[in-house]
Amino acid sequence: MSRESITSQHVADKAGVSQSAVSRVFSEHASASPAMTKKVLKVAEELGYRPNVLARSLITGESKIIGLVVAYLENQFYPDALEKLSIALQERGYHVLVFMAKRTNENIDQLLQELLDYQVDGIVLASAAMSSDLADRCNRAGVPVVQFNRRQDERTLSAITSDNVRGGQKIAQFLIAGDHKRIAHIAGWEGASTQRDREHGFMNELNRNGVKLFDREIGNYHFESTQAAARAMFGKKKIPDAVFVGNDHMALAVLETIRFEFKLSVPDEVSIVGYDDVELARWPSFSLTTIRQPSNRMVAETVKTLIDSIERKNTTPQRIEIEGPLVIRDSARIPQGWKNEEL
Amino acid sequence: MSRESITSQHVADKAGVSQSAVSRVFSEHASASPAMTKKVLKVAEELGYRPNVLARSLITGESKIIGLVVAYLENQFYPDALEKLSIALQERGYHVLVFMAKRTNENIDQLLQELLDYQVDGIVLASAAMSSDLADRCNRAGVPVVQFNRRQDERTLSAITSDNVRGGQKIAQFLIAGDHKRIAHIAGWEGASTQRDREHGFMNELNRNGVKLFDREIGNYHFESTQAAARAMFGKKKIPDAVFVGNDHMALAVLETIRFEFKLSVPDEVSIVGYDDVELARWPSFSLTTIRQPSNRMVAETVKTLIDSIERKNTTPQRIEIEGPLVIRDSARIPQGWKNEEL
DNA sequence: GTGAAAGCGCTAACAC
DNA sequence: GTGTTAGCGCTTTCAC
Repeated sequence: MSRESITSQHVADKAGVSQSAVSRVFSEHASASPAMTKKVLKVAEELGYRPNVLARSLITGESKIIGLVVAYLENQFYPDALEKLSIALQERGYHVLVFMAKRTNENIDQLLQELLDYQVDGIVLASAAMSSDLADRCNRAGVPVVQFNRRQDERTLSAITSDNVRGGQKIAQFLIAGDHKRIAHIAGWEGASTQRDREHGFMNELNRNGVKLFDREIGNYHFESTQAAARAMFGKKKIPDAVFVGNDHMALAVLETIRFEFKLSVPDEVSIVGYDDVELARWPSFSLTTIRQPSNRMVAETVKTLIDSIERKNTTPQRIEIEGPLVIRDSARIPQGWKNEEL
Repeated sequence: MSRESITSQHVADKAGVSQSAVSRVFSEHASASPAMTKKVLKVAEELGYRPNVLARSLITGESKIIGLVVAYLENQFYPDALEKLSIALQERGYHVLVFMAKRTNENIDQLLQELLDYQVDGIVLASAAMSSDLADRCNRAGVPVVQFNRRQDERTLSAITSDNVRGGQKIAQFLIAGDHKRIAHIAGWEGASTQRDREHGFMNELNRNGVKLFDREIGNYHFESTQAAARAMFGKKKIPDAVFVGNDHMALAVLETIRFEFKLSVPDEVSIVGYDDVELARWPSFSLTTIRQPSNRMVAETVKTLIDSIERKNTTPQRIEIEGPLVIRDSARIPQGWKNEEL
C-alpha cells in the first residue's frame, strides 16, 4: 500500500547533495556539473526516482497535458486521427487527456470547465464546435485552442481543416462531368462548419453549371440516421442517379442501404461519392470514390500550431486549409477519359 | 497572456474569508455553514474560480487521471471500448490519459514510467501485455492496473476478458455441427493471451471430436498481414471450407480477400467466423458470424474493478471472464435446425 | 556550480 | 464552523 513515491529529497539525502541539486539535474535548462549529474543520476536510478510531473506543473505552469474533446469515435476518421495525434504529441513530451462530448454538445460548457481544471496546456477540439464565449475564457486562461476538422465563424480560434469548399466543388464537377442527371445530397449535421463548407462548394458548382439539386436529406453523421435518410430518398418513385454524401462514414451507410435494401447497383444505377477517405473506403466491398482528407498533414499542422502557441512563438489564430485529392474508385461512374486524381 | 488563474486566495480575499474556508466549500467532505457556502460560491462564480485539480492531487495523492495504454485503434473494438470507458470514468470524476504503445510493445517499459510520472490513479492496459516486473513496480507505487481484453499468466494483475476459451469452443462446435470437413484457423498475435485462449478452446474441441486442423496462418491482428495470410491459405491447391479467424477485424480482411481476389462465395464455398462482434460485423456487406464480446459489460467491470481498487475497497486482483453468445449471421453455413444464439 | 529559502495552489491538522 | 499553520514535490531566485 505504499503510495509514497520516491521524492527528490530522498535522492538528495542518499546522494549527500541538496534537493535543489537533484531538481537541476532533472531540469531541461540544468546547470549541474558532470560529477554532480552522474552522482545524482546513479542514486536516482537505484531508487527508481522520477520527477512528479504534477508537482512540476504547479510551479512551471506546464502540465504537459493536451485536452482532446471528441464527440464520437464511430466514424473511423476520428480514432485514426486520435492515434496519430497522440503519437505525435507523445514524441514532444505531451499526452492526450480525453473528454468525450455528448452527441448533443450542449454540455460542452461544463466539459471545458473540467478541461481547465486539469490545467491543460492546450486543447484540441475535434467534432465539436465552441461558442466564442468559451473561446474567450480559454484565451483568458492562456490556453490555446485548435479546432480539428471544424471551424467557427469567428476568427479567434485556430482551425485546421481540409479545403472543404474546394472538395465539394470537385465532387460537383466530377458528377456533372459524369453526365449525371439527378444529383442529390445527404448532409451531415448542419451545425458543423465542415458540412456547410462542403455543401456550399458543392452547391455553388452545381449552380454555376445550371444544375438543380435533385433531392436532399440529412444523415447527421450517424450510421442509423443516414440509413433512414437513404430510405427516404430511395423510397420515392423518382430516385437520384448520383449522391454526394457528407462523409465516408455516412456514404458507407448509404451504400449498404441502397445495395441490400433497394437492390440498386453501384455505380450503374447510382453513383455514390463520400468525403474523408477513411481506411474502409478502399476495401473492395466499398471501393468508395471520395475526397481524401490528409489526416497525417492535418494532425501535423494541429500539433505544430498547438505547440507554437503553447511556447508563445505564435499566438495569432491560424486557419489552415489543406487540399486533398479526389480519389476515384468504383462507387461512381467515371467520366469519359478521366484518370485518377485528375482533380 | 495572463496565464495566472484565479486561486482560492483571490476568492477568499474578495469574500472576506480565509483561504481554507474556500477550500472547504469546494471539498467533498466539506464542513462549511450554509451562509459561508453561499457567500463563497457567489464570489467564486463571479471570478470564475475553479479548484486546480493538479494542486489538489499533490496533497490528496489522487490525480483523477486514469492512464490507458492501447496499441492500435485500427480494430474498431478498441475505439468503441475507449469511448465507453471514457464516458463511464467521466461520470465518476476521472479522465483518461492516452498512451499509444508502439505496435511492437518493447518500449512498454518506458511508457509505463511516463504513466507513473503523471501520478495516474490507475492504469488500464488494453491490447498490450505487461511483464510481471512492471506490474510489481506499479503495485509498489500503489497504482492499480486492470488488463482489458488481455491477461497475463501471473495472477498479480486484474484482468477483464470475455470467456475466450469457451468462445473458441463454441466456434469449433458450430463449425463441426455445420459439417465442415476442412477447418482452418487464422491467428492473431501469438503473444496475446486472448489469441492463445481462443485457439486453445477451439483446438480442444476439435481434438475432442477427432477433427484435425486443416491449415493455420498468422494474421497478427493487422489488416494487411491478415490479407497476406489469407492469400497464403487460399493460394494452395486444397483450400479450407471453414476458417475461424482470431477476431472480427482480421475476419473482415479475410472476407474481403477471398471474395474479391479468389472469387469465393461465402458461405457456400467457405465459412468464415470471427470474434468480437464489432459494429461492422452486422453490416449487410459482411453479415459476419462471430462471438460477441460484451464490451458494455467488460467496460463496466473494468471501471468497477479499477475504482474499487483505487478506493482501497478491494485490492486483490480480479479475474473476470464474461461469456458472450455466438451471433449467427450469414458468413458461415448454419447447421440443420440451429437457431440464433443457440450457444 | 551549489545550497538555502521561498512559494506554486491546494488540503488537512490543529486550535479556538 | 472557522482561521491559522504546515507542507504535498517541485522549480527558481538568491547568496555564496
